Amino acid sequence: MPSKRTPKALPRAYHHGDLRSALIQSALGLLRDEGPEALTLRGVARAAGVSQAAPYRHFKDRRALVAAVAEEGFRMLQSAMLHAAQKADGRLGLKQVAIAYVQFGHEHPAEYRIMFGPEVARHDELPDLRETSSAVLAFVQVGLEQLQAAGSIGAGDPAAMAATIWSMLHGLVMLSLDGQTAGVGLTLDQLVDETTRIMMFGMASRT
Amino acid sequence: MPSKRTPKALPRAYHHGDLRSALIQSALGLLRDEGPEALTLRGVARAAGVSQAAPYRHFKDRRALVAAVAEEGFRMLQSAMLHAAQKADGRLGLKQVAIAYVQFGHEHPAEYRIMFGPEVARHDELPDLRETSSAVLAFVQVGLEQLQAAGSIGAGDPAAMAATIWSMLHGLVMLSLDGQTAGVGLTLDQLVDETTRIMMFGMASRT
DNA sequence: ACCTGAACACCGTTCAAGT
DNA sequence: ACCTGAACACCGTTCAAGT
Repeated sequence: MPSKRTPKALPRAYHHGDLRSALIQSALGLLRDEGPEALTLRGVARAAGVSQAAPYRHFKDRRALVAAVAEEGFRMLQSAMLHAAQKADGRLGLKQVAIAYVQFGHEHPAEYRIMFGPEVARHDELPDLRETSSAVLAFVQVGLEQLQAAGSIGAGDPAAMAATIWSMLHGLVMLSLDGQTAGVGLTLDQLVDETTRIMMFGMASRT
Repeated sequence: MPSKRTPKALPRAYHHGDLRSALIQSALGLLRDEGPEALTLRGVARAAGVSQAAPYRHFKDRRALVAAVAEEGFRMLQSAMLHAAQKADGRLGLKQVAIAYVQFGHEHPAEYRIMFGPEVARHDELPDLRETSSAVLAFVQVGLEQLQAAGSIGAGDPAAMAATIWSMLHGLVMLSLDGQTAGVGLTLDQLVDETTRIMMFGMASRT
């Protein structure tokens, strides 16, 4: 008995064992087009053209899919930061990276929220995500050590300084996405500028 | 022009007393005991001992309940900051408030996540929440203006500085809750200390 | 005026069965 | 080996009906 049901957009990866990647791509598309609340296991399966149970061949549960999506986000973020750093040099590096970081959050708001959302917060059981996300901190820290070597900023624990900077950038992205900085009479770029300047002055003064 | 503060709804005696307040209290209890994912409309109704449909007499939808819970959180946060500021004076104020802020996030992690979660992020339609949450920024700004008047920090737009500090504190709470600062060899208190110092130095240097 | 019970559409997850 | 269809328990929301 032949079934005449023809799926509209069956991803070609379907038959080649690439369903895992196809699901992540579908998830990224849903996030971009419909926001964080659209990131459901059934919705992603639907978008990928497979049954609701199919994702369980590739992800232990919904959290595992969300973690994979978050990982992909951290890779994109790191790439954006790296790109910004390569275009700058010396003292300007930190500012350029800061701008790129905040820009990434505003260009991919739903993705960014997933990356730092409660669903993947406890990543004790998600070693891949832990590694990918901690690369952000390491990246900032290396940059700070170069600034220290160049004498642009004072001595001090670079890990602590890196955590400070990351906290600053993360908070700025989240609060501005939430509209909490709307009352301040500055554009986002101006805020990033002001913020980076305060941080640079503060770290320069450390002995 | 008299700004009219419209009271939400006069508490009236229901069968359960004030069911609206009871639901919010139940929600806070669920958050504390079981985390953010336990904040469901049906679960809250169950915890309050009413039917699943009863909350709709008091909240338009789930989002309205979440917003009310977030509002309560911002009131608690502001109270903690105010209390810390009153115990300190002068330059020490900022540090004490910063410690109190971060402490609040770590004592009420699930509540804090709800306050800044995506469900209430777009608060264009939640004027009460908008007002309550923006009070945090105003509080910090007033403190900064006092520091400026005392000459402890340099000139500069206090609103921008306040946004910078709030971003810093918010990012620190979120990243430390997510375990992202675990790699840094410092305790949370030490991180707050380092962070506050950098900010104070940075703002002192502004001319 | 306030609340209940049933209903609907949706979701995460499991499992026997199909290819 | 990989996927499907059905099933279960849960959720948000609506609505007629009860007190």
